[in-house]
Amino acid sequence: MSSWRQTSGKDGNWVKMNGISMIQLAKELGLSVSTVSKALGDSHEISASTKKRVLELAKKYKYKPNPFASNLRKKKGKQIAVIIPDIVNNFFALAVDGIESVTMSKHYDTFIYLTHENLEREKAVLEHLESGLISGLIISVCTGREGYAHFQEFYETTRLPIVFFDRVPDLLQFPKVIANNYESSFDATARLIKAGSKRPALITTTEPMFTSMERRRGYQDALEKHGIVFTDEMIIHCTDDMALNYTILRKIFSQKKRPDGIFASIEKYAITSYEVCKDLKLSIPKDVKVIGMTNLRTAALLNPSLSTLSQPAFDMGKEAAGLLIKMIEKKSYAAANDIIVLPNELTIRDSI
Amino acid sequence: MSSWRQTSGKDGNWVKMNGISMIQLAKELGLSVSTVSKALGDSHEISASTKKRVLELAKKYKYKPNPFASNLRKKKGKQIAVIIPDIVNNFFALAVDGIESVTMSKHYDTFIYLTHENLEREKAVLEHLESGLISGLIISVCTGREGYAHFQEFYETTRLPIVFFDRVPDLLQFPKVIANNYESSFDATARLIKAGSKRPALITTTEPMFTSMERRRGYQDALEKHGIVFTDEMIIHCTDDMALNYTILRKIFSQKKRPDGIFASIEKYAITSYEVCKDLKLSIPKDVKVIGMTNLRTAALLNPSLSTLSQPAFDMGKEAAGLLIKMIEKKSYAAANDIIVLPNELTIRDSI
DNA sequence: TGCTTTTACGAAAACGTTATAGGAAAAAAG
DNA sequence: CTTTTTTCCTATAACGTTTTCGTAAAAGCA
Repeated sequence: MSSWRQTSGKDGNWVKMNGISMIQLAKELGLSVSTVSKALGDSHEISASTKKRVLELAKKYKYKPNPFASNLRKKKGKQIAVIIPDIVNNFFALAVDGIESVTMSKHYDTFIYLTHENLEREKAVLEHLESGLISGLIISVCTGREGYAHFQEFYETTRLPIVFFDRVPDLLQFPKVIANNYESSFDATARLIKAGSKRPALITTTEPMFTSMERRRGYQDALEKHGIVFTDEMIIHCTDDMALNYTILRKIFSQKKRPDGIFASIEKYAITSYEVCKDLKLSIPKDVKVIGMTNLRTAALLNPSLSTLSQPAFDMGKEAAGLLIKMIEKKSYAAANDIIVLPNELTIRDSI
Repeated sequence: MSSWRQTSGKDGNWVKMNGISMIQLAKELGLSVSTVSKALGDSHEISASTKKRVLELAKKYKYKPNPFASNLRKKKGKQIAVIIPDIVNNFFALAVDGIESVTMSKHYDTFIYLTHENLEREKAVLEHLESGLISGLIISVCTGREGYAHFQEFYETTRLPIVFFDRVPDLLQFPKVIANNYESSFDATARLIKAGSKRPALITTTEPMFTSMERRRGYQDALEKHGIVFTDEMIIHCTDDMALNYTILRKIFSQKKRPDGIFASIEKYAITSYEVCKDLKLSIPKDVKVIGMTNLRTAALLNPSLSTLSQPAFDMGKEAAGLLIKMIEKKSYAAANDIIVLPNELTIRDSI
């Protein structure tokens, strides 16, 4: 019997049926659909011999259960979503890699959505996912610290497990996977100072984020610990606009009383710092010492090689996915308020 | 009426129903389910006033159609899959970015699967997707030029539209999105020669791939065009193992008769080349001129800044997704054998 | 033997949509 | 004033599963 049939569409083109269904299996086996279903589900209600018969025919026909039918009936599926601001960024790429390594092994499917730091888009994705397409959500929020209401709302209406990572909403009670930003920023800043920087600057975003605030806190505390008086202009606010950042940094580093150290708390700011120093003929590390918060694989090959504070991106993804799946499968409800903290790694190279 | 109900699970925990269903909408409106369904589908069979009533109540209750029910009934959905070898790679990250920009705007959901150059994994993903979870597939195959049978098989059993990009199976008749690898490799090699390289080497993979072969063809033809006799040892085969690559390259560049130019046809090989040259104290570009096939954003900041042949990754993703969705929506069946070719971009910097 | 329990299966009802067929009323045509 | 068409809606049957409930046969037990 062919598995082809004609569609009812006006175009009348031919469409192949998606494999074989349980119904056809049952028919051929002379069994009822429910028996086949239970056999495939390895139910105790079914005898070993019948199970064997069913499994064999299923294998022969490469039977695959229709996920839509199954999800509809069970009211849940093995699909999760990952929402991140950006994928063209080593940190998030590594995180996705980590997530996928877990979902793949646990036989989950992973949707990906990029917000590009656009709050409206983030909200739109969340609203879209309220349809019930997924069984869990991993998210790193976009910049800004207002708009957290949509997460609460999403949770209220769907009751789905959510795990935040890296960019987490500090004000919300959800499971989170983060790096030890405060401690490691403290250490990085201390290293800058020990290397001879008298006025290390912090480059951070204009947009307030919990992670940035933590890094800033570590930075400021390190200054204080080492007897350096902090002044507001030691913090340089950069944006999402690379060209603008260049202008901002160039202006600051053209001043007489320019910083002699940089702790770039965001990946791309380290790059721009390098560009500016290169163009202003400021020597790194003699004139300016630099540590960049980055996961760039080419850090060692920059001129000079960049000292980095790198995040355990892959592991953060792994942990987040592991936690999420645990929550989905209710192995541990206790995990619901977990906060997993992983250490950043400081690698000192020639830029300091 | 509350939308809470108790599950039948032994744990007896509470589960929120996923929003409101069409049935409840219909009940409250005093209409039949089919009328509501058609109204939401903006069918001509429904009067404007009824449509308005339905839409309003749907909006009030934030009604979202259950995708599983809908997909099950319609036998298709708005989900597609992207299968790539790696995401921690600027090229693929950019491509995914491009794909997502299209799927997002067309309201498709995007699954992501990473093969890590593992053929078995690629096959497993494809087999998994035969369940009918998706309506279309975008893929960049993993290394090796045998195993293309699973693509054919996938297509035979599912009849789903597939678009290949970058790493395409040259032997298979499918729509593809590729870069002008032959022409641009020819140009890049020519530039190396014009810059003074007498024996430019090509660094390529051990694994045979169509893209690499094209690049190699361009390289060899450029040599011939400029009267340089090609010998086998001018092609350096590197692997997936970075440490091993270092050893291989170091050995070759330690020889007396070492190459005085490099066309690194794979992103990471350019990096390793830099490392080796640095360690062997070979000056770039004086001793060795380098052009790397890469999308690295830090290329300009390497020491010296790296001349690159970069792929239009984002646009390739965009084109692939656009083509796929066109095929899914049958706007154009003619596209089925399309091959879209986008130009690589040659950027000359200090490494040459 | 008669009774209860277990085993192994089937019938049927969901799950929430969409598509088909049909039909009553209203409008248009004659 | 018929007859035909159009408009707008409903009933019902899928789609392919899972789950609940029911029941015949087999097994256990006295």
